Amino acid sequence: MLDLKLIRDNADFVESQLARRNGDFSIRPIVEIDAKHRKAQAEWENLNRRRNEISTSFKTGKLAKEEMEALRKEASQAKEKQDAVNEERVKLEAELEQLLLGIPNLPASEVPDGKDENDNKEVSTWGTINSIKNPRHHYEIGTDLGIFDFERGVKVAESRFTVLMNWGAKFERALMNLMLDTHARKGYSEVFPPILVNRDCLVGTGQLPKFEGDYYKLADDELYLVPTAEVPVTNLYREETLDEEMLPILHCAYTPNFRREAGSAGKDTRGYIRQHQFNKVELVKFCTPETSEEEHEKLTRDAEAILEALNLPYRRVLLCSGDIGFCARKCYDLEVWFPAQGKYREISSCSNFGDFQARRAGLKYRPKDGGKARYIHTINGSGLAIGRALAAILENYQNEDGSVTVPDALVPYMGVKLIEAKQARVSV
RNA sequence: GGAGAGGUGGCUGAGUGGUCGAAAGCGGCUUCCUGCUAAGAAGUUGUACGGACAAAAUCUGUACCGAGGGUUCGAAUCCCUCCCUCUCCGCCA
Repeated sequence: MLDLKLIRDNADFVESQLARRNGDFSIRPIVEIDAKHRKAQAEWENLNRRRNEISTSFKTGKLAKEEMEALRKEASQAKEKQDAVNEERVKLEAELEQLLLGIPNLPASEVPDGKDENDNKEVSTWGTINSIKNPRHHYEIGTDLGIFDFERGVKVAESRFTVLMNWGAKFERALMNLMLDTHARKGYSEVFPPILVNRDCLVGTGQLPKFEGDYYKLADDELYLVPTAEVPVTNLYREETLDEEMLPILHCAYTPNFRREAGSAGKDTRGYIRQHQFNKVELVKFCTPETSEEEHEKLTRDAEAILEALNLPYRRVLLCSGDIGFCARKCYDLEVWFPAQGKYREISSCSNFGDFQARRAGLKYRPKDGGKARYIHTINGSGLAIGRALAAILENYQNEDGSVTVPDALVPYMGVKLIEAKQARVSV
């Protein structure tokens, strides 16, 4: 959520920054309704003051009967008028809130202008792309090795659900542990949050109200399945004022993630790249405005460290103003190399939200010098998407005989160095 | 899920219609006293939003006793709905 004062006082600036994004975001209605709302509030307060005066004169006592009756009547009428004003005020307030929640964050100045992903800027690349003769797709390799069972995933749930069998299940668990262990060593404290969250959480991190249809919602309870650990972890401190000494707070969290993938019909229909349910380790930071820039860079490096540990070629991309997420002021995507597709695919998204989420979620901190509470800055990034990491490993570590070499960093977690084509079973 | 109890300031806890932004204690802050420490004395002590001021300090208005609604000239206090916590019962990994 943007600062209403900023919108009120610098409407032109805000509008010009929003224009860099993809989409049409007008703040003029907000400015208008804000003015009306403040007028209504002033009127309501004046009426209220009069009512307070009247009731005070009652408690001081010693009023003639007629006088009391007259005042009682006046107060009743004031109340009626006040109720009418208030009805309008509440309506305006709700309208203002809804409009405000629908306005995205302003892109940071260093974010390049652009329309879509074609205008994103490659910042760096890492690793060497091995030349593989006739590279096979991860889903072909995985199916042959008995790692993925796509058909039974559909039988048990529906399309875009996959069963991980045997080494697949173990691979997923090994990746999760490698990631969490690595991040823990860098100072991230591990969290295992609820996977169902209430509506306030989704509003707090910016998924709602704008993207209502994108998430799974329970029929009988006001609860949603988390689309990312970002939601429960960021909301851990919702409506709290933390001491500056506590910052920065670094958390890492594994959760399954659930997304309806509305609007991506036909995209990545084959394979394990786009699922309704997928595993992910997420990194979340809470810090002061002064350090958020630096913490964002460090967090991105921490996500990259996993790709480097797995020796997967990747590149870092700075998203342009048209491709950046709703809440983000700046975002790096990490893209891993998929040999069979012959291109880089997103495996992590590391965003700096500034105080945008903090305003929605009421995340504040009290400065050391004891001044007024200020909004925290939030940062998060995938570290990494586990399913896509598995898919990338299968493709990048495939051998001609159909076996897959286990990346060195995963050997301690897997217990084997090679997934052999013939005996695709977890040996205990 | 059923029955009962309860949700008050940073914390403990009083308050059953006006004198309550709210007693008292603890904690915090300031000052004084004491050779240091310990102890003691006095004072002070919430948040949010709006207005005044060029701005800060400050002054001022309004709201806030779990949330929302109602009764009343007036609600922490009475009524209704919801949420949460605790105890007992039931169920359960």
